[in-house]
Amino acid sequence: MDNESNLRNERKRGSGVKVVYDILRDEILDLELPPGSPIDEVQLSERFGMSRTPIREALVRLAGEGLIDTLPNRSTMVSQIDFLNMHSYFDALVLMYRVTTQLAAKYHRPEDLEGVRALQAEFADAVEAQDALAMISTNAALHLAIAEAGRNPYFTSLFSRLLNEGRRILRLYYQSYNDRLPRRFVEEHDEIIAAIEARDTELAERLAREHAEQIVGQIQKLLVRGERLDIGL
Amino acid sequence: MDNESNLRNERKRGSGVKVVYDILRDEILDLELPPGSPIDEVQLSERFGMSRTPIREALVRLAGEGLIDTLPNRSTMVSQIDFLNMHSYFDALVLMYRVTTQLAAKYHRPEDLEGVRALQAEFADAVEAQDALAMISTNAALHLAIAEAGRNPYFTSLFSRLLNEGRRILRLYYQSYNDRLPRRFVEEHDEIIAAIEARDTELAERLAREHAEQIVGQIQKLLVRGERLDIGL
DNA sequence: TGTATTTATCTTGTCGACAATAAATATGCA
DNA sequence: TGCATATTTATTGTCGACAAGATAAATACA
Repeated sequence: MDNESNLRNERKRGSGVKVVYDILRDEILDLELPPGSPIDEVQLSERFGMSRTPIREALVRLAGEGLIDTLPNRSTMVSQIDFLNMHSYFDALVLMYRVTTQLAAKYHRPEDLEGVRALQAEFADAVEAQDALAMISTNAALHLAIAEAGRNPYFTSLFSRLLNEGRRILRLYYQSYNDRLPRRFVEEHDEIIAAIEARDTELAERLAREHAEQIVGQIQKLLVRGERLDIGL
Repeated sequence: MDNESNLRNERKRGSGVKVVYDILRDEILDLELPPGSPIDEVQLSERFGMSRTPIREALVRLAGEGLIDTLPNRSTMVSQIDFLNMHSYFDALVLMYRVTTQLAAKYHRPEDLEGVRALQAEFADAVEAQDALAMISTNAALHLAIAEAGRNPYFTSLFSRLLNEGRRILRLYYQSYNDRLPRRFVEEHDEIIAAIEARDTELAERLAREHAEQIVGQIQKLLVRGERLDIGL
């Protein structure tokens, strides 16, 4: 905390909002700020060593992405994860997996695949190390890189939002995530990347769909277990 | 303008940002503020009779939706319409037409259709009156109502963004839009609504796809004509 | 006269303070 | 004691002012 507030005078003009936004966003997605946590403006302004104005602008951005909820004239807090409408989430996630992968097969340039392969290597390492947190974030980064190779900013931005939301959901259960099966994901990624490289849009789409449904099934299993274990719903 | 600034003392606390946001958003989408228009904070604060702080928050929201671009420490202006990557737009638009209509057939409740029908009647009136602007906005409202009946907020919000963007594109050429053919759209809407009511998801999806492709083809024709007429590209 | 450097201006980013609203607390009354 | 009302407190929404960048203008120098 002192680290943050001591940046007071070294900060560049205009960077304040971005710093606050990035840090809060990560803390929300990593569940360091769990859903329902109160967000206090003066407290944040003390913590970051700046006035409430830039804090407020960062909060407006976060609210725009649905990561925090603001009750007018009252408190603002980290938004809840909507377990009741989870199927909407899964529908959207699967469709974005499919369409971004398909477009990547169609529109990617050779140099795009370098970054994708690097992230796939990272993902494989995370699986090998059974590091669930790293798996979640590198998986998201990998698929986002694929989406970017598809060059459709509308799909990419929705997909990015969905993957972030998923980061939050999965982190809820990441303890339970330490089992054997994700090794299959590494192979599936390899197949998907090969299909993209071959510019086989149909195959890429089909593989992405199966991959996404695998993942969704995985999450659903965790959710059911989680509901029985620690959540009421 | 005086009307706006005279609201100074009658305004409710907290409503300032929303007012500015709504007005600016409409002006941008209606091309009253054409792409590239400079956005000056002090000028807006004089116009709306409030300080720069709420203006700024409204601008942050608009920037979050990509309607304005902000150059740090420098000016901010209405964002350009990206004619070069228009195919990304069309891909996303068609897909959202399809998926939201399909989900509406699956998840709608009977009372949802009342609103949909009302909007369809408005659309028919606008076509009858050859009122291009009303056609554009009621068409967007109709399809957004259908999307909401599908109850997937992720798709609905992307679709809403796309329809707004389309409002901006179409208004560029709305003069050229005054011809006979959109009467077909009224019939297509009726068929789509019937398929939704019958909960025939496959038919609804197919009709929505054809409808969307009709519209896209229509826009593309306008664009090509527009490029030859008044834009360079 | 043309270019480099300094000065002025204009717009944004940040600040600290005040006002309004709603919740929490205290008070009055039966 | 129990409930309605008044008061305090906490937190947000808004304001006006100042400072920092960046551009435009003015000046100095070759």
